[in-house]
Amino acid sequence: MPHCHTLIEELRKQGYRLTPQREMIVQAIAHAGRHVTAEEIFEQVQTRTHALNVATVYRTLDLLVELGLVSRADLGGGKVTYASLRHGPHCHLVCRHCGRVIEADHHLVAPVERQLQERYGFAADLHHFAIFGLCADCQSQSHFQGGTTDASQ
Amino acid sequence: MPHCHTLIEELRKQGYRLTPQREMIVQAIAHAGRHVTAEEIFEQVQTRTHALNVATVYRTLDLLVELGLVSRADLGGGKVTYASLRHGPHCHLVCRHCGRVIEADHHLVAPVERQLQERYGFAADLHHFAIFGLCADCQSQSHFQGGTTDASQ
DNA sequence: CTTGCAGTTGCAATCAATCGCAATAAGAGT
DNA sequence: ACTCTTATTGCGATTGATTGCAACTGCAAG
Repeated sequence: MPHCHTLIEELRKQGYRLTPQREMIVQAIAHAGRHVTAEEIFEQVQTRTHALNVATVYRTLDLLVELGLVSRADLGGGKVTYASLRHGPHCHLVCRHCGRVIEADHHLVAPVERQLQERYGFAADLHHFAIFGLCADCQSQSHFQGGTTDASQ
Repeated sequence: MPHCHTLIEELRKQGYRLTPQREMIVQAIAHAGRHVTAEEIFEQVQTRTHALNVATVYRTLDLLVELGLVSRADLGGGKVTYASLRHGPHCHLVCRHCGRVIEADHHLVAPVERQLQERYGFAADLHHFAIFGLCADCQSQSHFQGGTTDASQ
């Protein structure tokens, strides 16, 4: 596991401690496939040790997200998903009607990222995120467009 | 309240029933300022009647969102916010470090909206949403950039 | 090796949101 | 008006996630 060490190094560089719990959580995310829920990480680590509490998983994930080492995305499925930044940037189009998720090309949003930095000095984390809306199928079925439709009276 | 009736009309047109609960919830959102939480709507309606359950508020909001009459956005504050579409389109830049929220110009994302429709047939609801990242202040303070920074080992 | 302390953890309580199910009532038909 | 159907509500239980606090521990300094 090559870049676990990178993450761990970074943690320590920032003055945070390296605890066995954190180490295992970091490894679990790094190993994981595309993206995982906090619960999955918890279960995965528990197969190795029971010296771990769910709250610690959430707190560690919060920390990693805040440090920019891990990305968080709410795809609307009731559980938030986390991904190591090693997983290529990706963007999910989530249909608010049928729940379908389409993977969109990330560089669609690259210009936005640039402009947010230029105009607001804001470094947007668009590495892994969700956009809600209506998929093609549901648009034709539904009478409603919603979204940017002007709801003037 | 002019456009409450619009929403209510739409509901009925879609075959949904008009219950007093729904009517009051719809009015509460329409009246509300910029954006409100489900809890705020619940409390607001409760000043008028106690014949209302929180679950109903959530269910009604879900319905309104799915129909595209109301927009939902998670600004990361632990509570999801809802807004009538009458509130102009807006986009929140949420700092993952200090939690500050910057209102960004909506037409920054308009091109993305167009392209998602063209290339994926996806009608993105970017009327009211959040982008997470690091604000200017926190970028200079933190050693981490995160986000699109390439986390190569 | 020992000490000290701030950063961490576990636990239990809590919060926001959702769900299953029985009771209720909106709206269409008569 | 009355009835019937079924969408909708209320309630209680449950889930995902967070928090306050006391106990613990990584780790740097002595």
